[in-house]
Amino acid sequence: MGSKERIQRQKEDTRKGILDAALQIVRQEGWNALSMRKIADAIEYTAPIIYEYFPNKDGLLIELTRQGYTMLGKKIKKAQDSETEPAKQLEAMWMAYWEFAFNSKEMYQLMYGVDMVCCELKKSLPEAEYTTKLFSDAIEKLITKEPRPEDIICLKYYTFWSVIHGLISINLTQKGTNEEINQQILRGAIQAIIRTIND
Amino acid sequence: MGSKERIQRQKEDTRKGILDAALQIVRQEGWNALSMRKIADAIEYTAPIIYEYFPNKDGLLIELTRQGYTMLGKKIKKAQDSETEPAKQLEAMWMAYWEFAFNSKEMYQLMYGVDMVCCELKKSLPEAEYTTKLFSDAIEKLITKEPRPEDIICLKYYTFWSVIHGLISINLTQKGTNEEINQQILRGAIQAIIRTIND
DNA sequence: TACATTTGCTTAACGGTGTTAGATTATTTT
DNA sequence: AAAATAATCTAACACCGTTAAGCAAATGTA
Repeated sequence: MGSKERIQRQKEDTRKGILDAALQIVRQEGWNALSMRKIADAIEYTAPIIYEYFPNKDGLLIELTRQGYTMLGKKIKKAQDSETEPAKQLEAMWMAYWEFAFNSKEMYQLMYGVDMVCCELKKSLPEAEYTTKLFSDAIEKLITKEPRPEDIICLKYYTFWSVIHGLISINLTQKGTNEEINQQILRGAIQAIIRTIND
Repeated sequence: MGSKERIQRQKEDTRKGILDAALQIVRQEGWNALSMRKIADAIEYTAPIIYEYFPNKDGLLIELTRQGYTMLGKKIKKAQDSETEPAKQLEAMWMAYWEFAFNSKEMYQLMYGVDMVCCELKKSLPEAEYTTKLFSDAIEKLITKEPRPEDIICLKYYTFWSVIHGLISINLTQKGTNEEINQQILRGAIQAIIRTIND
């Protein structure tokens, strides 16, 4: 009897259902409104069931974080593939990062701890490193000096990240920011950093 | 009988005691550990007493936020006064901002929503605008073109803020960041923005 | 088929949270 | 001393994350 597989599939469905329900609640009512009981309600179970799929709430959030990094990684890869010239590639990639932050605002908050209490010990998720690697490689391509020094890549990467993450954070917490200024800062900073990458 | 004043003074003392206790708890155990009952314990009262001084927990946090902005404003003013040359002034001010974030990590988290759930509707605190004005004025002094365009001041201010706040946020959430790289990015960015302020 | 075992799920509970209402005690006013 | 007011506490409500116990249906075994 192949009911083992069917049950396995059902289990994976409810696991996915839990994550989806959580995300939907957060999107509709914000992170403060997310509770185990509310998730259980949404999937038409009672709260303890969730503990059969995740060790605890933090575990659930870590799984969501992982999904977020995977999504982000795909978006950035896609942006890279949309251009051929290295400088244009890098710009497109950071613009994709920017867009992800606003299209998936709640995910970004979870992943980068903007305006939320987030789970402990989510450092060094392998899914997060993929994005870092994409950016590092793109920066490396723009360095002319040989051998390309690792510390310059790192420095430039963190510089990019700081500006863009800072601008995103400010926009996500403070409201009433100007979209035109955002674009000016974003594009201006990206081009400025690219321009000075070989100094 | 002047006991009215004495009672008034006592009330202000316990009010201050509540805020101090809250801050101490947060510094020792983090934002997650802060509860009304724990504050009450610290000041040797019971929880409902706090509601005679603050409308609710959010109100208490808003008051702490206000204190934070006042402290930050003072630090930045002091940094400004420590230099005479405008460019040096501006650099010193942002360095003071940077130092405040790490010396008063918990305050900074509260004020700018880094890695915490913060109170609603804390936008547009007058105490926060003082800092903004200090920076804006300092930037204005560096613009040579007349009349100095308001939108350039704004653009430069947000550019500064984005890099520095971004770098701080990354450091406060992700651990294991390199202090040397921080300083390079920080000083590099400040000087780069100052240098291009008249382009 | 009858019994035993496992599985899926729920109810009930524990200790915690912010917050409010009511009772109680202490202080001041008359 | 009695009445009125202020200061403070106890108890409760509804919620939270989490765990243990129990029930009922499905499954395995004789």
